[in-house]
Amino acid sequence: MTTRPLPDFDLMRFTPYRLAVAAERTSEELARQYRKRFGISIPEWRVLVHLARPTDGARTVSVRDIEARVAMEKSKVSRAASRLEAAGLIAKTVEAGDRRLVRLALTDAGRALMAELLPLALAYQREIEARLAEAFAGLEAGLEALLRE
Amino acid sequence: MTTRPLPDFDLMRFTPYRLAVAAERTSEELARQYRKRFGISIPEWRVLVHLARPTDGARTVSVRDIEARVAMEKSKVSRAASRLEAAGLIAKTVEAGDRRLVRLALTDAGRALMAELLPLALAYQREIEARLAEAFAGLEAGLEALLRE
DNA sequence: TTGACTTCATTGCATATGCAATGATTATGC
DNA sequence: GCATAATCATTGCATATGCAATGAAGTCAA
Repeated sequence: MTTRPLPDFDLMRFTPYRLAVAAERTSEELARQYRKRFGISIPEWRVLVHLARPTDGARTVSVRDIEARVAMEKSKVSRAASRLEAAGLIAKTVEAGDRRLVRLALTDAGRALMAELLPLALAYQREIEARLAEAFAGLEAGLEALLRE
Repeated sequence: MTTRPLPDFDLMRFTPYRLAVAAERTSEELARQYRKRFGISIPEWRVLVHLARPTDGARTVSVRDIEARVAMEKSKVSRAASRLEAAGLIAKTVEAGDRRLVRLALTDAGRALMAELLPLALAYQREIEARLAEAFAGLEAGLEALLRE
């Protein structure tokens, strides 16, 4: 029962923790705008953003497809898509060739919303880059190394 | 109703998104070990880590205190602390000087657990640093710039 | 063709979360 | 000294989440 000294561990220097805090801060700052002004959550935003990219090859755009590209559980994608459909921002149709697949696509209202949202995101990205200045390239390289594998 | 072209936006290049994915991957990799082997969640782990640092000045170690340092909502801290108390890993006592405050402290069992957990975390940190090699310094500088303010 | 296996998307369920409200205690102004 | 305001921790409640299970559709081999 003697009080063995514990290893000295500083959470503030722990990379996973630092990443989590940085991610939360940056995401939340923008997400607050989405939420308050458009009623859009982060999962919903990710789905919308993916659908807003026309240049992407074959464009199956199924739930499975988005799950793979957007790093979200498929149930999360499915529920986000349902909410977006209920809001009239996307349309879900059964794929003709393979009736297991659900084809997701922006509605006109969805495109109109993205025409407002995307400039906000682009501006925020530029703001981050400006705030980090020279440090941005290093962050990018580090993230690249972390995400690549 | 003409299809206006949307701004070209690549989620994969969006810093908040990259941070979120990187944070999720690194945290989850370690959290899986906590969970499977010790039944500890990330919020619980953060509380434990904070309590495991003896060198920290006045050491009030209230829920409020942890909330501020560990970047978690106070309800999250409160619930994590309750679970840890139920598991016998920490003790909660009312602060004598200010009876609104709850003083949190590791029990002997809690210290014993941390003696196992902390080396895992330290090893993981070293693994990340090795994996990133020269890119690590850049990542650190970038995170520093993001988190400082 | 049939039957076992795989792939997709959704849903059920238990748990986790954020936020506001509450209760308890202490600080402050008059 | 007393009423009001501020601080701290917990809890209620609605919603979100992860994971497993389900159901529907397609593939493959014999």
